[in-house]
Amino acid sequence: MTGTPRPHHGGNLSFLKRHNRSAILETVRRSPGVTRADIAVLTGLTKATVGAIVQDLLHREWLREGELRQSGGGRPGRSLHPDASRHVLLGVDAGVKSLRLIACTLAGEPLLQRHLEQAPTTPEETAGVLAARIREMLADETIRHRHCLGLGVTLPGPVAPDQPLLRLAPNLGWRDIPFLELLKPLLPEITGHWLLDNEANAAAFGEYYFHPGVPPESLVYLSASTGIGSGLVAGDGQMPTVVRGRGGLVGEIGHTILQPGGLYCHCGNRGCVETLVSGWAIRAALNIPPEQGVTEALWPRLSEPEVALTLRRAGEALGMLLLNLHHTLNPPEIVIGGSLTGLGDALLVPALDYFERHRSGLLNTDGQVAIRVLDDSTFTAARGAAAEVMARAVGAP
Amino acid sequence: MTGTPRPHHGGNLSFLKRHNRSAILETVRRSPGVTRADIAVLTGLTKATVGAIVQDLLHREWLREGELRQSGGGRPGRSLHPDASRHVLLGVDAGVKSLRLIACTLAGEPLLQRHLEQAPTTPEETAGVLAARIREMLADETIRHRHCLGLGVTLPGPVAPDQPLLRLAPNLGWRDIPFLELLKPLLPEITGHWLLDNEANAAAFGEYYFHPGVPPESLVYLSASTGIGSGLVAGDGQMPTVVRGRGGLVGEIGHTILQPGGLYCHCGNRGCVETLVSGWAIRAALNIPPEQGVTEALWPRLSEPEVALTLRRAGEALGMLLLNLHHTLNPPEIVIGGSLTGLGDALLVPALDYFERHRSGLLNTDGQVAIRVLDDSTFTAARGAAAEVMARAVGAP
DNA sequence: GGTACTTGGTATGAGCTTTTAACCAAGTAC
DNA sequence: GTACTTGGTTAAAAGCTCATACCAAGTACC
Repeated sequence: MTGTPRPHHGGNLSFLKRHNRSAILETVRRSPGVTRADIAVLTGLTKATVGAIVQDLLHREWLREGELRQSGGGRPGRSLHPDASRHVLLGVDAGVKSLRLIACTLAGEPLLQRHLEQAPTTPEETAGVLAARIREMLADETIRHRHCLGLGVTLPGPVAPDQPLLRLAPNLGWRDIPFLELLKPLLPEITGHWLLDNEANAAAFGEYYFHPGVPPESLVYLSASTGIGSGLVAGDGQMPTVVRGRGGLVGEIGHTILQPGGLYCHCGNRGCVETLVSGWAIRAALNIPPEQGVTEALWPRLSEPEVALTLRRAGEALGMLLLNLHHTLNPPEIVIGGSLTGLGDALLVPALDYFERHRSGLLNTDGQVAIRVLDDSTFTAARGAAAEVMARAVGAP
Repeated sequence: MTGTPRPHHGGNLSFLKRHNRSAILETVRRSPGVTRADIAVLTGLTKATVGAIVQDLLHREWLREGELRQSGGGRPGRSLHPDASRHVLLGVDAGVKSLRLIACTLAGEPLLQRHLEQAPTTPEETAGVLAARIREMLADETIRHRHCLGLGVTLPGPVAPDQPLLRLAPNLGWRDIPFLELLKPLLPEITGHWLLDNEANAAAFGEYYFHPGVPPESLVYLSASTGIGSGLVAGDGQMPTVVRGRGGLVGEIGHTILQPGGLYCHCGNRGCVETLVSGWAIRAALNIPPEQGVTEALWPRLSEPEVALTLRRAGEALGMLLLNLHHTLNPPEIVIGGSLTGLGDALLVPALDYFERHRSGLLNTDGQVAIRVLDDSTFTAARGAAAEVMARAVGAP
C-alpha cells in the first residue's frame, strides 16, 4: 500500500520472481505479439524460466495466447498479448471544477468514462460523491464481471504519495487531507491497490506507461488549465519512476519566473508563468466572468484582435516554458494537456512556433524533442492514476 | 562497461546476490559503525544472509570490522565500516582550462589530487597528457599498493554515457568523440570500470553518493563557471540514478531564458541565464581580458561600484535560476559549485537573498530546500566520476 | 561467584527459483 | 521421407535466502 520506507531494501527469492514476472509482462506490453522465445532474448532469461512464468501469467489471466507467428524454417512461435478482458483498473481525477472517473483495461483502453461537474466542496462530501459514482460504475454490465485491481486518485495540488496525504490544494481550499482514508471506508468492496498522487504526476506516468511503441528515456507532462503543473517520469530501462522532490512533493512549475518585474501573481512573486498562460491569467486579461469556461467564452471571439493578441502572447510564454523545460531536462518527449489545449491553434501555434524558432542548435545534433499536444486530455490524469495502480499490481505478490 | 541496452532485463540468483550485497554495502556506507544485527533490521534480510554477505565483503576488503558496540544487556555487536585502505577510485575532470585528477577511497576521501593548467587542444593530445599523469599517480607511494576499481572521466558538454560518446564540447571544439577509446589503449593497466559522463552530472552524482548523513530524495548540482550546467540525481531508496534526457543527454540549463528580449547569447537566443551570470557574461560586462581569470581579476575590484552592481545583478539572476529550479523540481538540496563561487558573497548573497525572499509559501508547508555552496569545487566533478565508478563496481559481479 | 536473561552472530537443512540439458513439437528445405 | 531449424517443456542440478537451532558474550540479580 505504501512505499518501502527502508533506505536500502534487500530482496528474497519471491522478490526475484516478481522482478522477472514484471520484466516479462512489460516486455509483452511493449511489444504485443512476441513469442516466449522472443521474450527470452529480450529479457536475458532462459527459455525454461520464461515458459514457467508465462504459464503463471496465462493462468492469472494477465496474458493471453494469440495466433501462431509465421516461421522461417522452424516451429512457429505462439504470440502473446496482454489479456485485456479479465481485469479492470479504476482511476479518478478530482479536479477543481469536475470529477473524472475512468475504468480501463490492462492495455489502458477505456471501458467506462464519467465526467461530472462538481463545484469545490469539503473532502468528505467529495469522497461521498465519488464513492457513489464508483459503485455505480462497478455495477455496470461492462465491468461487473471483471476483477478490480485497485483505485488511483489524483488531486490538484502537491501530494506526498507515501503517507499518502494531499498537502495543499489551493483551488479547493483543502490542506493536509488523507483523502484515501475518507474514501476507503465508503468502498470496502475495492480490495486491490489504493493510491493517491498529484494530477500532473499521474498524467505523466500514464502517458509514459501506456506510451505506444518504444518508450522514451524520460517524459514531461505539462498540465495547462487554471494553473500550470508538470510531472517528470524517468524510465531507466526498468519500471518508470516519477521524479519527486522533497517529501515526495513535486514542484509547481507554474510559478517559475519568466518575466522579471512582470505582473503580480497570487503567489506573491512577479512574472510567474501563471501570470502569462494560465486559465486565470487569460480570464483576467479578457474579462471572462467566473461562471463561464475560458474555452467556451473565447471560441466565438477568436477573431477579435484583442483576443488573438492575448492568446498569441500567452502562447509565446508557453513556448518559452517549453524551451526552458527542454533546456533544463532535455526530455525526448513533452506532452501537453489540460483544458487550455482546447483553445487550439490560437494558443498552440505561437507556442510551438516559438519553441521551434528558439530551440538552440547547441544540443540537438540529432534526434528532436517531440512535443505532443493532446486533443482531449479530459481523462488523462484519471487514466494515469489507473496506470499507477497497474504498475503497483505488477510488482505485487 | 556499457549500460544494459535491453528494455526490461530479468535477473537470476547472482543478480539477487549482487542486489543484496549492494544493499548491505550502501547501508554501511550510509551508517558507518552499524552491526550485522542493525543491517538485518535496516535491509529486511535475515541474520544468516547478512552474516554470509558481510563475511564475503570482509574477505573482499570492501568492509572492515571495528570496535565492539556497547551493549544494553546482551552480547555487544561488532561494528562495521567501509574499508578505505585497500582500494582506490580514479576520477578525471577534463575542463576547458585545466585538468583535474583525483584518487580517492571508497569513502570518497581524496588520496591524491592533481590540478594542471591545460589549454584546449585535440582529444588525442589531451588523452596523452591524462594518461601520463594518471600513470604518475598510480606509481605514487600512497596508492601503489591499492587495487584500482576503475576510472571515470568527465567532459564539459553533453555526453551519451551508454555509447560512451562525447557529443559536443563547444569550448573545447570537440564533437562526437569516443574519448575513452582514445584513453584506454594508453592505460592498459587499468582493468576495472571505465566510464564517461558530463561534468555536472558526475558532480551531482558524487554529491549525492558521498552525501553525509541521510541522503535527500533528489539533488540538483548547479555548475557555475564559464557556462552554467546542471545535473539531477534521484534516489528512490535504491541506488541513485542520474536523470537524463534524449539519448542519455542532459539539458543545458544555462540556456534557459530568464529575461525575454535581453542580451543576445552565443546560442542565438536572447536573455539566456548565461547572458546574466556566466563567467563569460561577467567578463564581457567588466572588460576582463581573456588571459586573466574572472575571480583573480575581480577580487581587488570588489569595492568598485560598477563591479558590485554587476555582481549583484548576476547574483539576482542566479537567485532567479535557483528559484525556477526549486519550483520545477523541488529538490530537497541544491548544491552550487564551479569557479564562480570563488567570487564569494558579492555574487552569492544577492542570489540566496533573492531566493529566500521570493520562495513562494504555496509549496513548502514544512521542510525547506537546502542550498549549499561549495567552498572549493575544484575536484567535485572528478570525485563524482570516481563515485560513479564505485557505484558501478558495487553492482558488478 | 553463579544463574537467568538478553542480544549478536553462526551453522545446518529446507524451500524456492533459475539454469542446464535433454527431449519433444512443428514447421521448412530438399 | 529425411535432415534441419526453431519453439517450447520437462527433470535434475546449482545457488540463494530463510527458519531453526545453537553458540557467544555481555548485563542483572541473588
